[in-house]
Amino acid sequence: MKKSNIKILLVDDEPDILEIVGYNLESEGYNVLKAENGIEALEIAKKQLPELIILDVMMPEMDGMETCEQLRRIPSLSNTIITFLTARGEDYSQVAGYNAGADDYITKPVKPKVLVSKVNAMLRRLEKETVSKNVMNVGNLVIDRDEYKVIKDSEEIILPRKEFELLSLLASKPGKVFKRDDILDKVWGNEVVVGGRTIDVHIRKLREKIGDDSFKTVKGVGYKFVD
Amino acid sequence: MKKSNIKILLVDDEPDILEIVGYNLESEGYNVLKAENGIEALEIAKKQLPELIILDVMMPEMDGMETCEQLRRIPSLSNTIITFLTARGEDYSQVAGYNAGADDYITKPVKPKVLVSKVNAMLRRLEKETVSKNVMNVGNLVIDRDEYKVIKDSEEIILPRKEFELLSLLASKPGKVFKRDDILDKVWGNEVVVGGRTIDVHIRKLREKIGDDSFKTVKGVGYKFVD
DNA sequence: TAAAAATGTTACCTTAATGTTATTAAACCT
DNA sequence: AGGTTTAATAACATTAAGGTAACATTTTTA
Repeated sequence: MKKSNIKILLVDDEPDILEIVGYNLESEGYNVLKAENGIEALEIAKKQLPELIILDVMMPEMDGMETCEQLRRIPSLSNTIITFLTARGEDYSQVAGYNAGADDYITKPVKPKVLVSKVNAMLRRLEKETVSKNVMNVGNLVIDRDEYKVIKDSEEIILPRKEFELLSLLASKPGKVFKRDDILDKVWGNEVVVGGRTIDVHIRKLREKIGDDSFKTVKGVGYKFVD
Repeated sequence: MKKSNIKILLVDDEPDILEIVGYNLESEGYNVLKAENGIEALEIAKKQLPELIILDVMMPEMDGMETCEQLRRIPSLSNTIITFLTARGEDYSQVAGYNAGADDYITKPVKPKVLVSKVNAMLRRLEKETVSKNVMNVGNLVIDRDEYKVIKDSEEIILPRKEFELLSLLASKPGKVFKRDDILDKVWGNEVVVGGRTIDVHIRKLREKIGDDSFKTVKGVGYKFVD
């Protein structure tokens, strides 16, 4: 998974902290969400399903411990990692934090570099799970062969089968020109005979849905996909 | 998993530390293994496949960093959690630790209670993966394979076997499109031949009972479950 | 440059794939 | 055994993917 697809929710009542920590994580490439209190955090977490939540302990309205417990009760967040980040280093507070269901407890002050390393380490395990997926990443497109869908600029596009397979083929080697015969072989199968305009029509539909510039015609030969 | 089945490998060149930390973890119920240097640690780790390894940084023969990197190269240990436990709290050392592939970095001194809490928290995630294999939690559904029942919005739904297995399969990877052939293989078994409308009828029943939106048809391919 | 070849475009139609319902056969209890 | 639930199928309805025809446009080449 690309880091920009990983959402980290930062919860702290001090805007300065949100700013500084947020900046460091964003620099590392993460997608950072922010909340200023527990209530807000719960709302955002429920909707956005972040991969990691970094919680302050002392906050108005609802403190970090309470927030953590509530978060842990949301089933769809069961895979989310929760860590405290706080100046309260007392033993009992740490133990309480872990008991509230947190995965980690980081005490301030902490150098940005160290924090980022730690966050990277926590999310590393997550990566492993998603590596084995059948996903291609070309240009601004994500082609997901498992889910039969295409994501363009974070918009999901559902393509009919032939269109998907055609795109999938062309995008498998961006820049390479696929001959019309090759395309027929691989997408339609070489027994089936289809009319002369069939490929063109499908290319046209892809151009409509994905973008005109992504598909280039090489006259007399075939088509290619370009970033 | 019972705690006594969870193996923790402690690596430190000071017998005192092994003794003290080991005692605390054993009191908590864990199965504690000990090694006095990196070489020994690698040997034990390879044979015993511990769930968690706690490493000192400064050791004779082979230091903690080197040991960590070597451990990370052993595929059968890819799910093992590795953490440093050391007096060296310097930033660069922590960053180096994470870069060596560690999951955590604990600085001494640390109170036994806190350490035990932390270890518990680290192993909690593991627990989930192995213990709850028979209970899936997707979206607003809980699918209990042991009891053959489904809970939707805290309402219990009893499904017939085929329907349950079909749901179970689709929900095992939300979003993934299962091809009709795959479904036949896994739910009906590939020797049995059933009519062409059988899957559809079962999908229909699931749609009635679980909700129309949860099952999406991908024409020409198969079905998928969505949250 | 004109004719031919290749590709683009649009609207429409066909058909394969799936949805739906009722009915029958098989399995499952007490 | 008798009633109930489940599984499969047949028969028909519905839908949208896929294909085609007809014509427009662009590129090639002779």
